[in-house]
Amino acid sequence: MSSTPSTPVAPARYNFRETEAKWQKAWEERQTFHARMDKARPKYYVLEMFPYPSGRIHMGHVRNYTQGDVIARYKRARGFNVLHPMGWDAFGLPAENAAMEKKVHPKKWTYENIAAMKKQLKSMGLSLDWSREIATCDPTYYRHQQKMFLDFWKAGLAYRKEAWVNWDPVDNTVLANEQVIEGKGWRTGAPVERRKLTQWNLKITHFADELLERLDTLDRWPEKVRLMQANWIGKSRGARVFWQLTDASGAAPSGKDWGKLEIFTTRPDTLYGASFAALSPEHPIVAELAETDPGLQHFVAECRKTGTAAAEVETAEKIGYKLPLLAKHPLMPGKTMPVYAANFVLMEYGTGAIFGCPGHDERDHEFATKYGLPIIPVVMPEDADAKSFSVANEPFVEDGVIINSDFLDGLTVEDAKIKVIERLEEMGVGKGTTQYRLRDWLVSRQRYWGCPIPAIHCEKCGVVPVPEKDLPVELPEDVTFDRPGNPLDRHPTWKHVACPTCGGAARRETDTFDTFIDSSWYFDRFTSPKFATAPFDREENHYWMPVDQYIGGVEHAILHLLYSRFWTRAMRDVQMTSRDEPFDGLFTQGMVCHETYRAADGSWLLPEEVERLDGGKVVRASDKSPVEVGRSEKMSKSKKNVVDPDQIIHDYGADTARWFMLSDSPPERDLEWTEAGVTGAWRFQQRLFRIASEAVAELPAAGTPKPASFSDAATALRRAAHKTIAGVSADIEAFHFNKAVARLYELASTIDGLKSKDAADKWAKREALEIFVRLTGPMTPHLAEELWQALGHKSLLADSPWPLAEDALLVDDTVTVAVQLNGKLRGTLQLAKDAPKEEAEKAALALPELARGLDGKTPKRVIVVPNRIVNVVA
RNA sequence: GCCCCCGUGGCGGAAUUGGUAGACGCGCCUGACUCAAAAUCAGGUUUCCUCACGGAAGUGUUGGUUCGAGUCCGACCGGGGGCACCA
Repeated sequence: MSSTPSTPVAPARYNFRETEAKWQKAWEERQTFHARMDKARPKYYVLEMFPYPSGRIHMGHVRNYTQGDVIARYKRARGFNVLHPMGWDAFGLPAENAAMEKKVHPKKWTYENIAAMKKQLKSMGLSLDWSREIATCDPTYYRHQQKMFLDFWKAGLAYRKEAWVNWDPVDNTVLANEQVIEGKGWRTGAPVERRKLTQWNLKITHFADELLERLDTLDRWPEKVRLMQANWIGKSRGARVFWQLTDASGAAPSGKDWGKLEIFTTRPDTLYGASFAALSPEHPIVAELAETDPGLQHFVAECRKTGTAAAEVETAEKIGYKLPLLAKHPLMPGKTMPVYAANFVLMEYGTGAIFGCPGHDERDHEFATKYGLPIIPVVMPEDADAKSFSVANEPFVEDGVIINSDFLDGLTVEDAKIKVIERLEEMGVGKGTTQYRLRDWLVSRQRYWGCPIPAIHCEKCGVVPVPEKDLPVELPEDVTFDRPGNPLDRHPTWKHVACPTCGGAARRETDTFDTFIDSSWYFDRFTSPKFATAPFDREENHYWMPVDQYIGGVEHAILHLLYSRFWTRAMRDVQMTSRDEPFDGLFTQGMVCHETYRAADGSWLLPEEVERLDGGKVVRASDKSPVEVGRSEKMSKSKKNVVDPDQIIHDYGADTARWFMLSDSPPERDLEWTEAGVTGAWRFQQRLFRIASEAVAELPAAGTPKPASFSDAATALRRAAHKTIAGVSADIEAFHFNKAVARLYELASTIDGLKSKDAADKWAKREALEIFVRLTGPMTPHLAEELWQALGHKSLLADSPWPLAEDALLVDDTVTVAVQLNGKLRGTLQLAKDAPKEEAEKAALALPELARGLDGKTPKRVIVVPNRIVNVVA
């Protein structure tokens, strides 16, 4: 793609390279996008999820930031004081992997990547306030994070706990529950292992109910994300029930203090159908019994071997080990049942113990069948017969009527739950309770390139906080990556420190924080990024927060978005803010996809390595060998179906890339990147430049007073232009960028189509062109700025207000009304707007097309919807 | 297994939320310009019947509600996503 330098006199072609650089420089020099607090103006905070500095931006970034930039520029034009910052999610494992592979220090690698990506982002012409740039790996950033952690610790929101945790064997670190997907590490895809470790946790479960309830108020969040979070939190109502344990003789187990076994159930209505109790292999009672029972020890070890991968779990047989115990039924005096240790009972959920009701639970049914335990029906369908109803072959898991259950008989499941909980509470053998699936957030990571956890381990004093005056705890830079594992742990001096309490020899915590902590408050930091004495200036933060529009990928629906909601609440609880929620509006954009190409030898090919022949056949460009075209998938390095944004911006310009990103595909859906689509977008930029350049010569000067009257053609153009203002505005507000683009295409054709005959026509053409240019400002800012200047304006378009639609031009005086016969279209009618029903009916019945269809029959009924349709029923 | 979303031309997608289905773009076809091609411009493009005028069918399948259904309801088929031994 060649471009000739443009001349002001007769610009044949739009020279995007020169023009884009020119306006980027102009915006930067004038600090056009620097945000300053101004309480007299309404603020608007637009934020796109900040990138990990991998080294190069990818098309997903281009799409994400283009969308955010449209909103930011649009809101600016609408008079909002816009904050639109950018920064770097700079801690993380790829830096350590690079250190191991390429012998570069993670810090150096990260900052070099940041510089490279910043340059790329700048070439996109985004309206970002770069003066607020932050990097989470900067000690001036993470020191505040350490301070907040200490505050949370003091407030009881951070604690250490020994537990079975998920260990990623590839990254050599533990992972939070949210970071294990189908039993595999979210980054590495390696099956996680179970390890028992003492780790730092943040008490997200403290806010479980609040995090769930407040989802309802996030009405500018996608329903889908709210649903996913609700499912993740997983609230269920039920009861805790206490079962007296005895040994086989009925006596209390000798010398043991297990008095009663606590179980959680969501189906207390089926208590009378209980036929066994089962404990998790990790349950303390099991552990204690195992001490003297080699068989049990063996069983527990076997259970541990089974992985947590989805496939393994699904196929794993339900196995149990009968314990030398009996459990007394809390509601049926004299009834006892066997107690098992069972592999399917999770220690992390509920109390780590269940009662089995095989008649009404698939899993319990399988277990009972295997071990020959009784299967008693206690719920049956409303129309079934209690005497003959059987669940021997299959459990009945639906709603129904309670049977064989003493005082519960005849009740519905719902009523029985209420009544049985009342009874359990009266008798002191149980109580109604709520259980959540959500677990606390495990934040320790056995890695170097992260924020150090500000804690010190002292043999005498235990775990003590690093005194605030010693913050930040900075990462040492002299570390080695010659071996796997945590370089902090093997650093010769860093971890040795005096105990802040007793002054004795102690050692630092060598784990670092999960990097999701870094991104849980960066949006707050952007409100006052240089503030030194606290994470943020309260006044600035209060002015700018919450984020009015957050934009990012749906893959963070749970992880980042839930953590951020938690962190905001934790900050609130330690009186740092009074806010509950960080993100007022959320938009999740779709992925950028591309076809995949495979050579005959099975290797993947880059799109630029293939060639499409005239017949549609696809071959390898180098040797014309056949290429197999695969379906369109998310762009990924592994399948090589990537297009480099740098290349596109170089060949076509940022505006073309932005325009294409916004055209056609609705922003929440996946976008298919095609060469044809890009060239189409590029052609439109050129066409627009041509239309405008040709018109400029004949237009009246900017600011020429409005003529008193217009020709019909001019009025039609004015109507089209003003309707486009209203339409594009509404579309941008609703994130319907593809529709806004379609409207702009239409307006461009209409403008081009008006052959100006008189001065009023020319005035209308200038008006329409100016409107057009202003409406494209948020989407293709460079070209718009260039045309704005060409139209004779001295000010920056970026500083100009959004055009205002004249109401009178938005409504037509005549409307087209469809005429139907029995619901089928027969013709159309031009009627005055808001014409009376009678008139519409009369006109419709006079329509020849209708008379022909009616064929002499008399209409039975005529339905008139004003300004829409007339339906004649015959 | 449970929960959620989506099925519209050759393709990406519109359809004021129950009121003219296919806006706009891509692709394709025809024409203009050109010695020619590219680029550009003009016109056409759901399918079927008809030279045409017109007409019929049509939004995954199927049944229903309604004067009227892409839109609402039921069943089914297909695609995608989330959760998953959660008691």
